[in-house]
Amino acid sequence: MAPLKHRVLQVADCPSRLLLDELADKWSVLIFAALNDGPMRFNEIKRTLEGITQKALTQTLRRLERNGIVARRVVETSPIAVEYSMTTLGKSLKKPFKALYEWTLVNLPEVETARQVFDIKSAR
Amino acid sequence: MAPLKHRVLQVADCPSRLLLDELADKWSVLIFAALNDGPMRFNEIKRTLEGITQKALTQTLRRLERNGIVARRVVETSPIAVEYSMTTLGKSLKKPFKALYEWTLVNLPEVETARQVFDIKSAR
DNA sequence: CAGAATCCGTATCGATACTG
DNA sequence: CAGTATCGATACGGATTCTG
Repeated sequence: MAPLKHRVLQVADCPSRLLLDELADKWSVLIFAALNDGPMRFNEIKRTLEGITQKALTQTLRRLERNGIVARRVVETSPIAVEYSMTTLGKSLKKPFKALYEWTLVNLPEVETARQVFDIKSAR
Repeated sequence: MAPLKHRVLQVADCPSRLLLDELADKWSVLIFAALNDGPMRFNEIKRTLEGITQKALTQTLRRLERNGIVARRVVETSPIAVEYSMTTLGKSLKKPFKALYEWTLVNLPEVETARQVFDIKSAR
């Protein structure tokens, strides 16, 4: 994390923190991962992310769109088609996200061991 | 983000995703930043992170402890003292977190521009 | 000092119904 | 197809009180 001089991070309403909150939540990361392989349509994303409701998908896509991470393009066919894709800004997020994701892949075993130790300790 | 072969990421109950949810939430990142400068006592952290309640602080510290990110050490003085510190595992999170944080520092202006554009569009 | 326990309002979420 | 609108359940956060 940032060194001490970045004490701004410790303020709850720091803009960077608020931004992280909007980008790093559960569904955002999953949508991000899906769209990184290319544009997708609304129901296509919904099928890919089993478990998400259309409400949650709409809300999350709107937020990502508002923050300039994904682009929304309406195709005026009948029935209508809406295609979502990553913006250039969104694509630049790939590297930091990937680093974080790979940390979990590498360290998950150690985390799971820690959990077992903790749970056994707290059981008594 | 991970390439397509990491399709596991798209499953909602993927262990890596669940882990990210536990580590990347609002207060965890702030506590993480605070402890990176050295061990701290309970109320010391509380004072540093203005705005956090005891309840939230306790809950978050417990979760970080359970995941092996922070260590809890009781000093049997009177009154009691409890010191929290980063584990080796926790310290290894610094790099990926920092990368993400620096992305927000660099790209926040562009995000804010995108927000203004979006808000103006949706106003009409 | 470092918490555990409790109460309570609200923000969030899923399910459902409806629409251009 | 791609949403919007609504409603009830509930998970969650904050404030408060109490304790070793």
